[in-house]
Amino acid sequence: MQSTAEENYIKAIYKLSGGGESAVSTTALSESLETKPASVSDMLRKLSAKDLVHYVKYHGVQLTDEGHRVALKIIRKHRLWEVFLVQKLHFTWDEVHEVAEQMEHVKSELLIKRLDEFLGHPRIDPHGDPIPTEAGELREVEQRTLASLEVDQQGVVCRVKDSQPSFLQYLNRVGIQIGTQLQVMDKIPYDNSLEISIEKTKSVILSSDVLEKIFVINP
Amino acid sequence: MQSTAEENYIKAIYKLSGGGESAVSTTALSESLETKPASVSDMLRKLSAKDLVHYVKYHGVQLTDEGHRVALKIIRKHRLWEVFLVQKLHFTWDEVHEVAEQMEHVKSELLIKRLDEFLGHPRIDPHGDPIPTEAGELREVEQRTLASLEVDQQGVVCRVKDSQPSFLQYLNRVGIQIGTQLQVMDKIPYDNSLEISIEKTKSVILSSDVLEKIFVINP
DNA sequence: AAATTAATTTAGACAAACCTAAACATTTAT
DNA sequence: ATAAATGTTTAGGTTTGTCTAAATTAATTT
Ligand SMILES: [Mn+2]
Ligand SMILES: [Mn+2]
Ligand SMILES: [Mn+2]
Ligand SMILES: [Mn+2]
Repeated sequence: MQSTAEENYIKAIYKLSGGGESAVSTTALSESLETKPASVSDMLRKLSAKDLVHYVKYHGVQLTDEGHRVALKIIRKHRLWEVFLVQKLHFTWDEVHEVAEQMEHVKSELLIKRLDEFLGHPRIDPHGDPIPTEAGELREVEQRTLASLEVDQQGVVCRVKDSQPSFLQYLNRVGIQIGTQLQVMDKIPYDNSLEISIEKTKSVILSSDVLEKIFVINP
Repeated sequence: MQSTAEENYIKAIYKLSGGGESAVSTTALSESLETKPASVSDMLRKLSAKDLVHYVKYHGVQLTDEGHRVALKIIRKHRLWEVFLVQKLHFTWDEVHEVAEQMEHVKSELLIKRLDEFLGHPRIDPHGDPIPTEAGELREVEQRTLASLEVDQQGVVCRVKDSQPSFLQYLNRVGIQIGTQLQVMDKIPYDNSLEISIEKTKSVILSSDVLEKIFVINP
């Protein structure tokens, strides 16, 4: 059984490695977890002793198969709680992250099984992120970033890749949520920003930073 | 803001003092929390420094007004989560305690407000214990223990005063739950046990230990 | 290839929450 | 009133997870 701190490290390693693809550096982890690199080194030694990570000093960490399983379990819990908060308790998508960050650490197999049933086995969370199955499978949907669309192409928002309240509140303000219909009206070559029409009514200019964080389907 | 450990101490002090009536001893707390008396002394000094308890060395602790408020908040959260688990996730009353013990520590005012609304502002939890209001009021209902009934008197179960799964599972087995109609058929003077008829169908003999833990109304 | 810079780890501390063993206070029995 | 028994606190440790400062390794420049 892992502690809350260990679980947060495992989840951070999972996310920074892009789902287990690449190795993750100590500094990247320390920034993501808001701790000092020295603390990260300590914890990596500990997770390595528990066989949850492959850790080669000075060369970064990767999750073991067991670590990967643990990561997906925590992410499953996090995203199921987010769905609960939005669908049942009427939280907005910018309010859920901090609370789910706590609830994901509650230990009870039965709880998650029943929560999943209660919610009707949702496949995505309020930010469009896929919910790993009970068996630990992650069903990724093919999708592309808004930045990759050409002028005149359309898309429907299916996912946003940043859960910071400030970012989500910005999207609220411009009128973008999951399911919103978008169309690229113009490209500003100077900084790669795009003029985007929202639901064919109003239009805004989005920076390339923002464009990279919004995913669309059916382009 | 209190840590999980501090919250568990405050709740234990509340319960052992009978809602703030009497002072609580170090040993009583150490038994209830399954820690050593020495650890309790440490924590009491700490809670005292935070003005959550009145602590006089060698003479026990009591909650301050602030400590009392904190205790009721935690109990409110615990009981609301228990209602959620039973009513929405179909847990049985013997399965909820351990999970609620974790959920009660999740920090979010909004969460509790919305949970309360979602559940329709319940007044009692699955064990018949009253749920403190948002304002911190505890509405106790007049009730008496099953042990206090005379032969031939009737009552309806409204509360059970022990959340141990083993006790609740015992009640499941004999067919007692909240709302069950009982009648005292006979008294065994030797050990003060009673023969109790359940829903006018079957009948069982309950020990005085058990009788003290079951509350009834409308006698 | 050596030197500089950047990233990482190690050493040594600290707070929280627990422990054991020893000292001390209170209560109870003689 | 004194002694024994019981309850409680203090002293000194441990583990977990964090920190700062110093040392070490790797990467980059010259
Ligand atoms: Mn978390
Ligand atoms: Mn999410
Ligand atoms: Mn608890
Ligand atoms: Mn209860």
